[in-house]
Amino acid sequence: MSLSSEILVEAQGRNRRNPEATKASILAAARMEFAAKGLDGARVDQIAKRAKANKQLVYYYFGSKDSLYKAALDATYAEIRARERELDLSALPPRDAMVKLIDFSLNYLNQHREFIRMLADENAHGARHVRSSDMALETNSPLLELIAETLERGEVEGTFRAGVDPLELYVSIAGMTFFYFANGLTMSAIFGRDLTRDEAVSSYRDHIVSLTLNGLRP
Amino acid sequence: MSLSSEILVEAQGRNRRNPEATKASILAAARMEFAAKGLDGARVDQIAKRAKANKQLVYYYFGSKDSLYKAALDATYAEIRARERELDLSALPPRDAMVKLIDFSLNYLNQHREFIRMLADENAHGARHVRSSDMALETNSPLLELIAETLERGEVEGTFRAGVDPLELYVSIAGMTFFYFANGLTMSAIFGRDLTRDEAVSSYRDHIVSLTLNGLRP
Amino acid sequence: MSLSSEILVEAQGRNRRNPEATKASILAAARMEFAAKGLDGARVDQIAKRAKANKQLVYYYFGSKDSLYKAALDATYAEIRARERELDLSALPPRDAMVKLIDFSLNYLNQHREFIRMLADENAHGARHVRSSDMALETNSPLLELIAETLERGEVEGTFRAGVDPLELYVSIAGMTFFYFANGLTMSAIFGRDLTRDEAVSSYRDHIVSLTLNGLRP
Amino acid sequence: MSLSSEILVEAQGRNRRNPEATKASILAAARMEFAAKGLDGARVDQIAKRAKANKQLVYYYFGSKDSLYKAALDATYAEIRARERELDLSALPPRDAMVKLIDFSLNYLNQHREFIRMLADENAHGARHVRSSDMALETNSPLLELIAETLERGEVEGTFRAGVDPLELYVSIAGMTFFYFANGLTMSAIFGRDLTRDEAVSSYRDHIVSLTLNGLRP
DNA sequence: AATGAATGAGTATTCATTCAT
DNA sequence: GATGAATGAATACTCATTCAT
Repeated sequence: MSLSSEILVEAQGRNRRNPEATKASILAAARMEFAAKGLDGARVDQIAKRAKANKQLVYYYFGSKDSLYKAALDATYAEIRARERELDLSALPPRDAMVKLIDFSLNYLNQHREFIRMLADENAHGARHVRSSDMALETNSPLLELIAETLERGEVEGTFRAGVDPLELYVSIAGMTFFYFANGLTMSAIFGRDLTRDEAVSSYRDHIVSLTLNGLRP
Repeated sequence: MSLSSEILVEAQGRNRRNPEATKASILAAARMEFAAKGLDGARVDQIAKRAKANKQLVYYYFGSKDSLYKAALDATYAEIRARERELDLSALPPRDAMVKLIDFSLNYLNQHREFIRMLADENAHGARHVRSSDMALETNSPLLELIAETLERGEVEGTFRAGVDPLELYVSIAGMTFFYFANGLTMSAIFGRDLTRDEAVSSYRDHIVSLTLNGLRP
Repeated sequence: MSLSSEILVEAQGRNRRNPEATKASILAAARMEFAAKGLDGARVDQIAKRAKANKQLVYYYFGSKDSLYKAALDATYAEIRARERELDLSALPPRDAMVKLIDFSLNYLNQHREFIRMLADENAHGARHVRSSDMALETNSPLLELIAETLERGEVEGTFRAGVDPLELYVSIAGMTFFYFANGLTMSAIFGRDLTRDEAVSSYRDHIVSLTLNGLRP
Repeated sequence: MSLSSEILVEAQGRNRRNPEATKASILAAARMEFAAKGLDGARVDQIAKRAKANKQLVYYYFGSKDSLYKAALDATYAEIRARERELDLSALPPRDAMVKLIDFSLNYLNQHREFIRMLADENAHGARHVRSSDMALETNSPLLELIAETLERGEVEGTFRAGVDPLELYVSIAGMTFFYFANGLTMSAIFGRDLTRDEAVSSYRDHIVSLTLNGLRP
């Protein structure tokens, strides 16, 4: 049996007597379940079923629902950090770099709604898990560094004004993008305007790009 | 006085044989419990205890946990809408008006964390309750109108550029302020910088004010 | 206000400050509710609502759910006994009298399904209420006497054989008629033949009439 | 040995880690509880205790109280059908065959009061469970067929008259026997004559045998 | 006589977790 | 490493009944 078919087998059902695949399968199922229903709403039973595994295996590998949640959170953070690390802005002029940063944030959240849900859920629980997660704490977001560098380059170049705090800018951008998707359903309902359509997202992207670039002008 | 303490006052000494007080007391207790633990995490038992009422009374007056949640959500929305309606920007020049809007948003969320929690929780549940709430749907946010008017006045005056969509600006401001408090704990942990201190809030306030005002320049 | 319009008022809503009407209204509602759902399934709340009365009034007038049930049972028995007393078989030849008895039983049960339900329910509870009901115990069924007389007349006349026990015959007739309506739904489902249609009832009537008359021949 | 005692044996000493025994034990306990108190009156707690099992196991194996009730009903039907299938009337002359049928019905109901209770209860609930039970619907009662054959043989032989509908005769016999035991307590109380004594049953048996045989004469 | 408010004890059901194999 | 069986503690919700006016 070739390697590729083994992968196929893993991807399909689950390979019996293949601990790593089993564990990975449970983690993947957990991430889906937690993202869909939050820590409180998620059911261990459901996670086991999704993973085509036994419920007891969940405990065997992860100890408790809470630990599993932390593992799922870690994996989610690891993933976005990996994507962030792929960002290479060094060759771009400051304004283009800033646009790329905004686009990255917007697109990632647009495509990874489960990250939004987990972030919101984690905050609802007072950041309890993040605070005890080496992954989240030690693996710093490269984004903050990228913003700092870009701001500095722009300031030197005269494109951006001085005195802008990178973390505060990071929070602003994250807030503008996060809130859009996090509260999209509520706002669509309240304002009677569908914000989930692609054109709406695209228009909003233009809005925050120009607001930010203008906002940073000296 | 923050909302939480207002709620507390209502929730305390309850008069027996005073149906309105009882109902108000249960609602107040529910708002606290839902704000603290979300829909899934909240316990009807706990709400009854907080309200110094009998558990059955909760059902007598509100029918079900879900209906109670909707009532709590409605009350929360009613309250912020009432505050929003008190905002009078007509006498202010456009830039000052915009600052006041931002300050209102920031301060309200800073003092009413329970609103943040309920908003996040409601989104986690797919805006299910908001969609069936006449209160949330029919009582439109005056903020959107205020932003539209201010933008228009600023445009006429030459302070603000044209073509800014009021709803998109509303979302940006709401996002920047909401995210700061919603994710404050997580970000403080991750970035090792306490964002909950008053000075940090004040600094962030200056940041979004200047970002927005500059961002709206023609 | 004329008497007739008062009756109308009573029949419609319920006359406030009219204790007898109120009590009658509650009893009527109770009979409907108990007949529909049995002692266990009936809800005091529902009875009060049906009677357009207050729940507390139910207790004021009847003391407890159980006492109310007994009152409803008594009323039900009183009603059928009254109908039975109206039966006059003296002028009929024995065979015709027997047919009339069978028809009475069949028709009464067909038209008063609530009697069937209450009888079945009471048996399910081990005849607990009947045993303590003066009404049920003291007001003997005239039917037994009528059967005895008819049997005797038939025996003298030579139409019926001797030695038939009136009570046993009463039980047979009651059983054949009761079971038909009591288990009609179950049997219709199991045998795939609708026994609730009028023609089916009519055909069954002919069957038990001829079975009984033939069965009593010398 | 009556069914009740058979059930009791099963329900007693339960082997741990013996799923089939556990499930059987719960079902046996459920049959007793439902037969004694009906669907509404039965308590899941009590069933678990009777089965010496954990309450959650009831749900683990049967899903809900209603499903458990259906399972109990199915088991009850399966049992009587099995007994019915054991009846072999082919060697008997028509009249003897008919007597055997009547005796079977009377004896089975006399010894399996729980069947009476479940049948009555199911009718009280509008045959809801029977209608969705494959067991009850598909496993036809062999009794109907036996009656039809016996009637036919008797007709050929000249013992029975023609034109008797087998289902109607089935209903009559079932009614006469069922009602006797179902309403025995009530009637004993009302008529002041103990119908539960063996001699009373025996006398009633003779009555319905002669009523039926005579009733079927040509 | 009439009513709304309040309560305690239950009732089906759920869920994370552990046991035994 | 893997699995089905078993459990205790909750959890939302119900219901007959009583209290206060």
